[in-house]
Amino acid sequence: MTSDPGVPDRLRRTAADVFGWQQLRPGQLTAMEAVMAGRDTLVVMPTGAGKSAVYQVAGLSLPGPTVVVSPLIALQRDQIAGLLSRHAPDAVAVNSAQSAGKMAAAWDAVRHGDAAYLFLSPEQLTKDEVVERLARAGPSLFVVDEAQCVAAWGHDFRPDYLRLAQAVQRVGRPTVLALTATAAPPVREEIVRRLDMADPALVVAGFDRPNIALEVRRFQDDTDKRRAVVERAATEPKPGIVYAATRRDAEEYAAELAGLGLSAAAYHAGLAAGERSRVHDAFLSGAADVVVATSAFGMGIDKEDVRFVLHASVPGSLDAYYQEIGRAGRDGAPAVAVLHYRPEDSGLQRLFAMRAPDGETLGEVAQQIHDHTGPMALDDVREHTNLSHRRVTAAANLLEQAGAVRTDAAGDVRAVPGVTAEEATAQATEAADVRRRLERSRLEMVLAYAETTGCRRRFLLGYFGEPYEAPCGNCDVCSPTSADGTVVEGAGDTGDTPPPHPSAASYPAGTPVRHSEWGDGTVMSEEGDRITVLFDAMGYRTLSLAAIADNGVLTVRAGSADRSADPHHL
DNA sequence: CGAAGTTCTAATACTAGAACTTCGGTGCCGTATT
Repeated sequence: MTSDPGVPDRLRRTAADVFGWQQLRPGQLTAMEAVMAGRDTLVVMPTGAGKSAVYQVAGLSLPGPTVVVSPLIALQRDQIAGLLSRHAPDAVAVNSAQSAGKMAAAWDAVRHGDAAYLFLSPEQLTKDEVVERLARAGPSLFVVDEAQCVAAWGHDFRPDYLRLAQAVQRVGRPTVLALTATAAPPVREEIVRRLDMADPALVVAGFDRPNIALEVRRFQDDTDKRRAVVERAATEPKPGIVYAATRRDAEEYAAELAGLGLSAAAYHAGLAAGERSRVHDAFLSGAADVVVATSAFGMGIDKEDVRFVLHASVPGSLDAYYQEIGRAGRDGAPAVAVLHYRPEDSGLQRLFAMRAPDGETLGEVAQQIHDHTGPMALDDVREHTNLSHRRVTAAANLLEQAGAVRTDAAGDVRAVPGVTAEEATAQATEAADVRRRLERSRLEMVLAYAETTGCRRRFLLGYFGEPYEAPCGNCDVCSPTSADGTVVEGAGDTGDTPPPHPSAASYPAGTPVRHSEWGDGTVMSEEGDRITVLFDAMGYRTLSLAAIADNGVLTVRAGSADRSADPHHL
């Protein structure tokens, strides 16, 4: 890798001439330079900080088209519309919403070198024809936009996200650029590992959003909680988003708010496409004050002035939570994020966390791949087992992760010699169990956030690997407010909770540790007299420093530092 | 895991409660039908 001193100038010139950007932010330029030098790069930057600019500008200075993997067709559309409004060369999309004619034109443009950018979903990359056409076009840059999807969806919902690394190989191993707004250190690590990124450059902007007031309200009674959510949505300055756990709840809250005379609408995946885009547009234009939504609402919502994000129920992880509340206050003006917490509500998320391929499915897929001597397309596995594409792919991914199956250069799978189908099944089942434990522990972290007696911001930022000195002065713990919204004088210093953080200096975040029972892990954060460790096989666990000191169950591992090493903080 | 809906049962004459069942979130894609 040579570093051409002219590169930054060239990038700046392209940014100015083609896109009209007179300035590039330091993080943008750092990431572009890394990409230009052929280095895989992971960029973690808030929405609105110009992540897309990284590939838009760098992609123009590299030979071949830039491939952009994007999770939603609507996002692909938005990105292309954004590019067309500049002087950028052509951008095309390949997806099921395109007519045959448009698809043919898109591929023609790629073949003739007229398309600088090509947008598609991970599912498209499972098709040989698509991969072959791309390989012939010789892309230099492979972008994974909304890269948190790799970790969040790859395991079950959209398993083709875990097969992107193979696709990268098959199209000629271009430089990989992963972009996301929200990713805790373990998620970053998983993105890097799953995309098979080599010695990646890491560009991480700060996570803190100081203008968002953080608040948690705890309830025992469901009726009380519902009343509180409605009241809050009705009284807070608009516009705002209410996140509900189910479609039904979304509809009910929306109806109730509309009944109070508010301009409120429900949004979830069960609505007709037309209704969804109508609600989406109404929210962006300001015609709708409140959208009550399931987790379907969010990606692609680029709105500056959202004043509140209420959660009517607990989300499944703090990653999801931070992503959702991050839609508030992008203009920098005060905004609030209120989690309405009722312990029973976590049952639904607990159920979702338990979803992983079962032993029977794994056995069936393992057997099928085993009985077939030689490579086999996943489509054939699907036909022989009568399982869905999704389940077959998820099972194959687990088998591969367990080292029992391998994918070859043609994208086909085959059994690893010397591993029986029974062993393969057992290993993959164990991998699925590890997965379930991790998902479950991520939910436990949400509950720990809801129940913490320390500064909320400190807790959240700690989860995202960013040390923070409490108090923040803008959460319900640091500056409690009474029901009518006035600050309760002195309430922050009273009560029986000790000062938030005595030293946990022997276990700073990033310390590799070993537990006598739970195996290897890494310290994620410390809070007061406790530390949180992410164990490779067990997920997140919070340990009391006093207990560790007493019985010596936790030791610091030597060597391999580490994940906190030198992220490029901006 | 928990809530809501359904069916059953007991003790009374219309209903209360127990016991059982069902359902719940994210989006690609391609194929069959108007």
